[in-house]
Parts: sequence; structure tokens; C-alpha cells
Amino acid sequence: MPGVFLKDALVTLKESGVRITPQRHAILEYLITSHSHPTADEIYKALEEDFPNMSVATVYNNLRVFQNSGLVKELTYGDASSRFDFVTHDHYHIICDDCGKIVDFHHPGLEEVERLAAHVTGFQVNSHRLEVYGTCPDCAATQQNQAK
Amino acid sequence: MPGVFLKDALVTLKESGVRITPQRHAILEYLITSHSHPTADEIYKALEEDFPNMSVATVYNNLRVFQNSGLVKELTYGDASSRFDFVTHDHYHIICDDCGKIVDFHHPGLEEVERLAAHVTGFQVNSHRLEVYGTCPDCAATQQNQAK
DNA sequence: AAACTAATTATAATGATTATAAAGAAGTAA
DNA sequence: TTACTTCTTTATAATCATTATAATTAGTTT
Repeated sequence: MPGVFLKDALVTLKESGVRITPQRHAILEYLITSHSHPTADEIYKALEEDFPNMSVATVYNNLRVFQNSGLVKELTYGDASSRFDFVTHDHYHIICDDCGKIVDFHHPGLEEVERLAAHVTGFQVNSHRLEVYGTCPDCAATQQNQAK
Repeated sequence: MPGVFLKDALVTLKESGVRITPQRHAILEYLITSHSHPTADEIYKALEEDFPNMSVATVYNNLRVFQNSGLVKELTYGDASSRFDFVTHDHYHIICDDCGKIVDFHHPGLEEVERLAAHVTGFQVNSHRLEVYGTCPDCAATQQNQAK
């Protein structure tokens, strides 16, 4: 069932009064089917063939629209540009310090941490963000070989 | 014991062969004593009085130097500029969705999450990043009043 | 002091993101 | 259909954080 996410997403959008333009359709589809965490520019380049006249602003605008509808999350890191992630189930990311590859992993939510934080700081907690950093198997292997 | 962190930090720097210039001293001191999580520009502005000729590049350069020595951590969020945090003990941050205030809280490390991530993904795990988001007491109070 | 290295300054460049204004497409009501 | 309104896209310029460069200054070593 590959198209389920896309169909659901389109319904969600339509219900909140957002028009489904060809560009929006394409951006969403790319986010879902690429199974990656692309930057705005990567999306722009990937759709260049089908939409030669599309503007970068359109990509940014629509990514924002999708975020407002809760379909997409923005992942921000230091230097580089933001990456965008289609939200399915709750999952976390592990990121390679060497090559930057991002891999999903699932883990029960950290409600206990949220509770403690709320208690200690007096905040009303809404959400949290967790990322794990390390070296991916590929890069680990490369380093092994170079050490020889 | 207010100056302990600063003295320790200076020793750490000297030991790794980093010169202690007046600018570096001032940036570090501000990071420690301001008890905030300033942006590079905030640091620049705060030191303008004492160092009228200091360049923004100097702030960025030295923040990088401090990061390389493990004294400072960069916190990155979506739109805005990076914030810089003097590293003392391990702690996490809770951030107000409304006003952006950042408050520290302590929590045992999430080694168990790291272990699971390593197991599932095959990564060698180095570190992780956790942030909690919510509404700070001040903003919550303001919202209460506005609702009246 | 001379020679060398590191740090700072001033300024320009980069690059991601956003703002703006004009043109186009879709939706609604007559 | 026509006119009218609203939303969307496009093209382009602007913004803003950060980095690169080159020249100058300061510190260190001989």
C-alpha cells in the first residue's frame, strides 16, 4: 500500500481548505516516495524535469503549508540547510557524523522526560525533539579500511 | 564560586595551545556569566562597549575555537540564528514555543535510547541531542490574562 | 631585534530563506 | 459566460547569518 500516505495527506489538505495544485502534489509525492529527508533545494532539483518553471519559492511556500497542516516536519542542523520529513508514525532520527546520512528508528516516546522537565521548569510541555548521532556502518567500514 | 568555570575554561584552552586574547576572555566570560544562550550577534553587541573595534568574524571564529575545545555547544533551530551554550554539566534544554526562552534542566543521560538506536540501525553511537518544547510560565500566564 | 606564527580586523562573498509584485488559475455568484 | 474574488505560482530582488579573504596587528621564538 504505497499510495496510502499520499492519499491520506491529500485528504487532510483538502479538508483544511488547501488547494491541491500539481506542484503540491509533486512535492508531497516526492517527500513520501523518496524515503529520504531532502532539503528544499533537493526537492526543487528533483522536480525540475517535470516542472521546468517551478520557482524555489514555491517549494518553500508549500513546505510551510504542509508544516502548518502537520504533514511535514522541518529538521534543522547547524550549517547546512533544513531538511524536511514527511510525518508518518512517531520516530526518531540517527545521523551519521561523517556523511550526514539520516536513518529512522522507532522508540517509545519519552513521556517520562517530558514529565520531569515540566515538573522542574514549570513549563507546559508540548513536544520534544531527540536525535542520536554516530557513525553509520558504511563510514565505519571506510574508516577501517583506511586504517590499514 | 563564580569564577571557577572561567578559570577552568582558560586552563583548558591554554593546555590545548590556544592563546588567551582579551576578546576570547571577554566572549567566554560573557557566555558564562550571562547565564543565557546568546547568538553570535548578541555576544557581539554585548561586547561592543568594551571592544568597539571587534569584528563579528572574531566572535564566530572564537566560538568555533571554543567548540573545538569542547567548552561550548552550538544549538541550532529553524529560522533564527544559532545559539551558543557554555558546557558545564550535561543538561538538556526546554524551549518556550512562544517567546523562545531556553531553560536548562538536568536528567540522567538517555543511554538506553542510544543502545536501542545502535542496535536497530547498526550505527556506532557517539552522542544525542534532546530538547523539550512547551510554554513557559510567563507566556502561560499572559495567555490566561488575554483569554479573560 | 628579526623572523615566524597566530589572531584580529574590515570587507566582500556565499548561500539559504523570505518578501514583493506581477501574472495565472481556480472558485463563486450573477 | 462574464465578472469578481481569492489563492497560487513565478520571477526577481532583498535579507540575514555565516564564512572566506587579505591586510594588519600582536605574540612568540630564535
